[in-house]
Amino acid sequence: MAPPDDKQRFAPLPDALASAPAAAEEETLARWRAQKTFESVQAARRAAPAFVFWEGPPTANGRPGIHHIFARTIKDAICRYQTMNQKRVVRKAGWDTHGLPVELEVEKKLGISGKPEIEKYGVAQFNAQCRESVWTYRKDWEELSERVGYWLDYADPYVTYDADYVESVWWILAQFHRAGFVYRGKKVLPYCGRCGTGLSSHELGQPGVYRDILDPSVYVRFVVGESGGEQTSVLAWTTTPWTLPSNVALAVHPEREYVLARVALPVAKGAEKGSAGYERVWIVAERAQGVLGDHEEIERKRGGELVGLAYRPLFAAEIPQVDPGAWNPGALEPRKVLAADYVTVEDGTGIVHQAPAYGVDDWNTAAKHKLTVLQAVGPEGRFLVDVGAVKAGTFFKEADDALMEDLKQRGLMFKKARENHSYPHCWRCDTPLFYFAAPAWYVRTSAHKERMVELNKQIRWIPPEVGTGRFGEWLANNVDWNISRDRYWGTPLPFWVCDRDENHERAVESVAALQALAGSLPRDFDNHKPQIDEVTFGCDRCAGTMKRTKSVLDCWFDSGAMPYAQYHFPFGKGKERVLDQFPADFIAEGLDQTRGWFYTLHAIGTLLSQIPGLGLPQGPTYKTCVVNGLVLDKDGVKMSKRLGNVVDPWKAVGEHGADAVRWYLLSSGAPWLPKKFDPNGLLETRKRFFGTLINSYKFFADYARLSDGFDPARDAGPSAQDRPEIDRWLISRTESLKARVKQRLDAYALGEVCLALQDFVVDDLSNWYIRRNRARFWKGRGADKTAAFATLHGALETVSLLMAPIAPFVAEMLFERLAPGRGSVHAQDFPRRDAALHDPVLEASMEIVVKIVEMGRALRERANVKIRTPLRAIHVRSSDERALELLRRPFAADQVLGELNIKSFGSLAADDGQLCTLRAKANFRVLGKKIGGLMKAAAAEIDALDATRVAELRAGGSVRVKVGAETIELAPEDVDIKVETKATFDVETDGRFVVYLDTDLDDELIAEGLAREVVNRVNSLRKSAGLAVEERIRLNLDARGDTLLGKALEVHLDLIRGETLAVECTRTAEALAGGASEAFDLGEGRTLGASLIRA
RNA sequence: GGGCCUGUAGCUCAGUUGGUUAGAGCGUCCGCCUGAUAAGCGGGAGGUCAGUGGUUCAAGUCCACUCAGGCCCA
Repeated sequence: MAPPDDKQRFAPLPDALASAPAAAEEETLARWRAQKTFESVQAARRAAPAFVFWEGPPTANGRPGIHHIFARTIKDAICRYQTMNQKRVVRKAGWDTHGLPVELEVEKKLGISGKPEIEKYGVAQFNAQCRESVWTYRKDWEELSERVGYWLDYADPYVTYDADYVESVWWILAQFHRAGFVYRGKKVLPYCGRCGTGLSSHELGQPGVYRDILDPSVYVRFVVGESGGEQTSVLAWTTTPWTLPSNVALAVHPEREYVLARVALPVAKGAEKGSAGYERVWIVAERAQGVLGDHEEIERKRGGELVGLAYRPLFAAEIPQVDPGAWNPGALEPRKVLAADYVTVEDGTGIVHQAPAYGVDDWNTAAKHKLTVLQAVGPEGRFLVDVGAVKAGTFFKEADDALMEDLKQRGLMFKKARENHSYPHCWRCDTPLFYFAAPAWYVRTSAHKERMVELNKQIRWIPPEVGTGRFGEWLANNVDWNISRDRYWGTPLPFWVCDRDENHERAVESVAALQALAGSLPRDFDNHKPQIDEVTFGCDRCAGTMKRTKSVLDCWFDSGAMPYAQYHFPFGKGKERVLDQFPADFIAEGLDQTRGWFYTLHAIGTLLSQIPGLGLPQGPTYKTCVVNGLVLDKDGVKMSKRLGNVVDPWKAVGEHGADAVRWYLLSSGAPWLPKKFDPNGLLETRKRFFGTLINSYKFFADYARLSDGFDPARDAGPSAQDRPEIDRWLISRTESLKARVKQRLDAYALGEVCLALQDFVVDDLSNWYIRRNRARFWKGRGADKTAAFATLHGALETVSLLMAPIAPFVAEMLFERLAPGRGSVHAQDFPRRDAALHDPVLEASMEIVVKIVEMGRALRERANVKIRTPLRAIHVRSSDERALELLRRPFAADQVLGELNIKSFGSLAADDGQLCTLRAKANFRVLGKKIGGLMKAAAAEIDALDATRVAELRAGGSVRVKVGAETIELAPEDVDIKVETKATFDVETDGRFVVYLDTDLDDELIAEGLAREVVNRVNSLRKSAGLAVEERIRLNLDARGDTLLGKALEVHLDLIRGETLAVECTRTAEALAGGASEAFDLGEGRTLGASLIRA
């Protein structure tokens, strides 16, 4: 690896850059590392105004995937841009190190599972393992991030388990506590038996939580009694049979109609229906037919009238009762029907089985009626007692079948089936969740809903609908945040509770405060479990002892606290640093963070801003939030290990290079749309943009390096204004590009930046400028040649600067070669448009030129005359005098004639009525606004206008037209004037110009064409003989007796010699001895004998 | 069941405040070029703009509904 030598001008790009870019990128990386480029770029902006960016800490629970590269590319591109835009962008890395994911990894590693085994293993050692474990993933992230060019300060990251970080989080929680934002409650919440903890609502919001599974769907008889030998029961429906033992009531809708139906009991196959007798069941009227089929309606009652109806419990087992905490339960027996408004009739029976411990609605109903709470299933998701065939210890999901079988044996199962429905699973360990009443600490976010909604309106969401839709709706339906987790590896909640009276609570806001309370802290005090749990102190309100609540903090709170905790706010210098880096100008993460990090940042920020005297600015926590969509596989299917369609980011980067991956991700569609990751698309990006750019540089550098090439130190070249028009055109285009790119970057529209650069490089720079000017680079002279080199050099350098935020590697490789000695491209100031160099007239002229050329090429194609054969004349007619004027400029004419290989303009004039005629068409956009409903009729009238009147309009006059009963006056801007051809020979038109060619060939033209054929053949012979482009030759040519070819060789000898670098050209029948020689078929029976030898 | 997004050529995607004949790249077919050459250029074929209904002089674009897909939530 060697940095390009400053002394060698325009060193070649690394060999395999186009075909295998990874090695070259790694060289650049190594150089950045060795030269501490990132550090020096950052240092250079030390005194600049801040652009505040926050890194969302990756959850250290798995390896980074291709979708992480997506978010990282967005973040990196914006930060690099703002740095070049002369801003100070602090890029502090962060690591989310707490939480269940880490614990689960460690459990796996240790081969243990579940809380009892962790306790047995020892919490201290377990947490030590957790602390260790996060670094294995961190390395993966660091290496991949570095490899894709994501510049972050990995040397000074924030780490959520750091003592200082934890202390800041304590401080925030203590403020919340003091402000009355924190309370303890017992609530039914989604609970993971495997992890032994409840999940917060935004954990439920994680992708993959709700999944379709096949669950039982059972209709159960709750027996009320017998009359006349027929049993009467109430039919209830559930998909969770495991909750049935915990049933304490049945709920009906008070207003709905219920029927008592008489139905035949099931009979053995072949037996007559009803032969086994009948039963009576209560069911909501709407569902009777669907559930029961044929039945006889005996009675009809409103739900309210059923209230109080007693029924027998399904199981005889003694189920443990639990204290709901919030109410004193009444007696359990008898179980009765009660009324609840939430009962629906869309499915089921309109009668809902109530198990308050396992359902939010059930819990609320139970609270209202002060019901007993039964809990057959404990916090680990296992049965606490034997229930029929189900033994204590059975996992709840596995009890369903046995319970159903038991009910069936006892005749209580009316009907059973299975149905697919979506069911929540633990977001980390995949265990099916169940709803469970558990004690928890809450933050009263719902009390600040209005403020959160208000502040959200000030955030620039990209795309906006995330802010108004997904995020906005979420805020509007905000529920209190359960911040406690009954786990081990997390920020310990800094809440101490008195052992005599649990109403005595104390929040501790710092280690120092804790020390003051406790008298002293152990040496090497660690503010994690289990040590923290040993710290107790006397209650200041009674004689009790204050002990810490066992819970740790929801790790999402950790990450949401990063704006403050990353600088140890408000301790030490934390306050100052936070005020410098708050609020964020810009954050960006995946759509999956909507209810994750985006929410926790917003919630914590909003709540803190509600507490007076903290000195934090009002307003939203972040100003711009760019959201990227999922990355899917090439068929639009979500990537998953199970399907084996996961794109390995290392593989993609290794194969295509980080720049191509970055470019592809940003340029294929809007960032927020789901992205189909297609390797073919990557290949296309490489070929089209990077390939063309690399080729363009190669062309430039190859010729510039020649001894008589281009040396900026030696050849300053004419100033931009004094260069030929074609150069000024490219310069003008470059200036336009600068403006466009900057404007799009300021709007965070990275995809449009890519498109603008791609169009410029491929169309303007390569396919037009370089192709049209090739000859100036190898045989130009003096100022003209220098101008060409300087122009191309300038354009390439500008491109390297403009692309730097998105493709940092190739930009660096180009820039260090184009501008040696100026340091990294990323340390440069972003280019700004120089309005003086922008020449819209020139750009308009070239647009016309390109149009005419396109038409000319089409005509040549149809006339079947090769470009090598010159033609006498091209004719252009137009009614657009201004356009003709532009086309008459020598520069434009040169471009057209040169590109098409035509001798001259035969005519370049207003149409004379012979060739074409004028037609007017309504300008719908303009005229429609004026006349509205008359539009259709007017358009027909305008179509019918004769050429004379159209000519009046073209001359700027106005014309009156009768449309139905009305007369309207047409102004020139109300119509588009087009030419329509009426020629009898081949012409081409785009409605503005009419073009035709003089395709007559005479010997003179044919000979010139032949001379070009000769040049072409000789040069291919040169090449196959292995000659370098600048090597001179001696040449012998033989027309093999063809008169016209002989004449061509004679007349165009100088041309041939010049184009083939022949110092001498003989014309004999003998090939040069020892040279390369070949006979070429030139068509039409002509053969060229050619031989050449190094001069 | 609710919210948000998406549906345009074989594929990937553009498509301005509604405005005439809907574009690009790739792929495919045909041709050209050859001192950028393991590149380049041109041309052709390919579309009932998911569907239906509506608003309007005018709808790919606005509205409603339907269908399909995705994400999020119940």
